[in-house]
This record gives sequence, structure tokens and C-alpha cells, in this order.
Amino acid sequence: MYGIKSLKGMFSKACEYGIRASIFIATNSSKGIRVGIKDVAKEIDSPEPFTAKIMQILTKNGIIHSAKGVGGGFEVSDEAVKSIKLIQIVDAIDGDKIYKGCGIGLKECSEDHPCPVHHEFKKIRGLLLEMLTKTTLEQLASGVKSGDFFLKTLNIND
Amino acid sequence: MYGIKSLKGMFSKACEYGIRASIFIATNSSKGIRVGIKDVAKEIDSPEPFTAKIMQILTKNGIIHSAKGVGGGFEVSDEAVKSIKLIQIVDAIDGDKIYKGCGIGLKECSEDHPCPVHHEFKKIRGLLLEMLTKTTLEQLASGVKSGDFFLKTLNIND
DNA sequence: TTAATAAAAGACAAATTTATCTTTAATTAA
DNA sequence: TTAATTAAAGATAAATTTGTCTTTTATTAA
Ligand code: FES
Ligand code: FES
Repeated sequence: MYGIKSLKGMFSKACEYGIRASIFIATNSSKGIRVGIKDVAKEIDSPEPFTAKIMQILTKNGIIHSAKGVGGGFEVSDEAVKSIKLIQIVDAIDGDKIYKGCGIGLKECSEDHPCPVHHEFKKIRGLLLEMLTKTTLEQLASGVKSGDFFLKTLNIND
Repeated sequence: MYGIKSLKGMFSKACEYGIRASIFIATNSSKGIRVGIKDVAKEIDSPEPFTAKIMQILTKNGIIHSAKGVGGGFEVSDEAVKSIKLIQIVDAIDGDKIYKGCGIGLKECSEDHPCPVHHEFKKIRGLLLEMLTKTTLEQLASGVKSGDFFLKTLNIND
């Protein structure tokens, strides 16, 4: 009606790109292929230089591996793809507020000093945390490889 | 570890303030008391001028009512307190992306062209949407009035 | 009327997030 | 050793969100 505001999603743009990039890299690493930042940005439809910054965060956090020079690029080892959980990516980029913080902005979420939405909100956060904790990069990547899931909106001008 | 990023919550600051403000106003309206922007900001621990802006959005959207002049301030009618759902506040300020948008940033969330987290994410959004749709201002306000729930962190220097 | 009060509106400013560009460092292959 | 390649790092810049300040408008009461 008189909406003035944002298009806020659950995660930051940076985090969204980080998740999509990690999945894309994982789909290729299983085939033994390293992908460059250019390919990543193209495949997940994200701004290349910004995506590069996010890749740096992920590599520093040991979530993905990078190699410089000819034939270099990004990859994730088979073991890492199996062990890395979505929460590690979210945590590295957005921190833990989304699954730990108070829903309506109290400085901390506390059972002893709860806000009015605390009990209901806890359930939502809990489901989110469970999903983030259980989901592995492998699960996500396999769905993309099989063609069941996608990493970008399909573009009529392609 | 090498976290560089944000302290992103589920809702924007504006929306958090808007929800807390609405609840505070509702707790007073039941007693027939109008509250001024100064009281609101103080009681919910928010920046006054910014909160005033958010109140304007809420009044334009018919969620709360305002009266200028001596004895004026913000209020919500008894009927409105009963009928207004949390989702109306969120929708007016943050829009619907948080409960409709794709979790990892695809331009739209689609059953036919799902992202890798689509099915799990849908459950979380669904629970959030259910909560937002079911929760009334009255429910939230009554918990605050009874002293079970709080609108700001308790401050040791008070 | 006039004065006081309080929200609305508008202009501005700071902080944060998102995005871009340039230079540097590392790696590979010729 | 040189050239080519590719990520890392650093400096900026744009956009958005958050926060502040001033002026205007509406209302009430004297
Ligand atoms: S105190 Fe607000 S969600 Fe727990
Ligand atoms: S397409 Fe991503 S959540 Fe539905």
C-alpha cells in the first residue's frame, strides 16, 4: 500500500552468492574440474568482483579451496563436499544472528527475558538451524547435477 | 573465524522497531492512553526520529492511528488490536520477500524451477508465514501487559 | 486569536552493504 | 626466465539502510 521499504531476504546478498557459488563449485569438483571466478559468476548470475570477495571469505574459512595460476580456480575436495554443512557457509558470511538472535531486535534472545514473539520465533529459528546443520554441500550439489535443482533463474534471453 | 560480515536479523531494523512500537502502543491503547513518539522510542529503546518515520508508514497503512496536537499521540483501537496480524506490519515495512522469496536469491521462488534448498526452505518460510498470519497484536500486547514478555533488553543502568 | 503541543514531511548525514576497479602475488608452462 | 594465467588484496564507489535535524501542519486549550 504505502510500502517504502526493502526487499530483504533471509540471508544477505553476499551469503546468497556464497551458497550458490559453493554449490556450483561442488558440482564441478566431483568431476575433477576447477572453476574460475568468471565461470562461477556466470553460472550463478552474480557480480564477478563481489563474488570474488566472497570466495576469499570462504577460502579463508577453509570451506572451499583455491589455486592460483594456469589451470587454477576453485574446488572442494570430495571429503569436504560430504562434510561441509550449509551452516558453515552462512556462519562465515552472515554470522549466527539469523538463527540465534531475537526476532524483533532485542539485544539478545533470552529465555528469562523473552520478547513477545520469542516462543513462536524460536520454533522457526530452530527449523532453520536444523536445516542448515543437516544439509551438506553434497546433497545440494547432487540435486543440481541431476538437473532437479537450479542455481539461477532461467533467462529467456539465453 | 574470518567472519567479515553483517549482523543480519530476520527483519530489518525498521521492521523490528515497527513491531515493537506497535505492541507498545497496543498495550497502552487498551488503557485508553495515547502515547507520543518520545515515549515509544524510550520504551522500545529505538532512535526517536527514525522510529517516527516508521510510525508514518504504519499510520499510512492504517495499522495504527495518530492524532496531532495537545493530548495527541499514537493509538490502536480495540477492534484493530484484535484484528491486526503481525504480517500486516512486516508486509508494510519489509515487504513479502522474507516469506515468499527464494532462500538463496533466485529472482523468484518457483516449484517448477526450484533452487537446491527450495523444499526445505519452503517449510521454514511456511512456519514463519503461519506465525505472522496467526499472531495478532492483541496476543503480543497481552503478554507484555502481564509481564511475561518484554520490549527491550533489561538495562543495568536504569 | 494565540500559544502550546505533537505528528507529518522533507532535507540531510552516517553507516552498512553491495559492487567495481586496479595492483599484487602465486603458479604453470613455454 | 619470461609470459600467461588466475586468485588475493586493496582502494574506491554506488546503493541502500539507518539515523538526525528542521520546518510545516493539525489540533487543543486558553
Ligand atoms: S527474545 Fe525475541 S526471539 Fe527470543
Ligand atoms: S526456489 Fe529457492 S526457495 Fe524456492
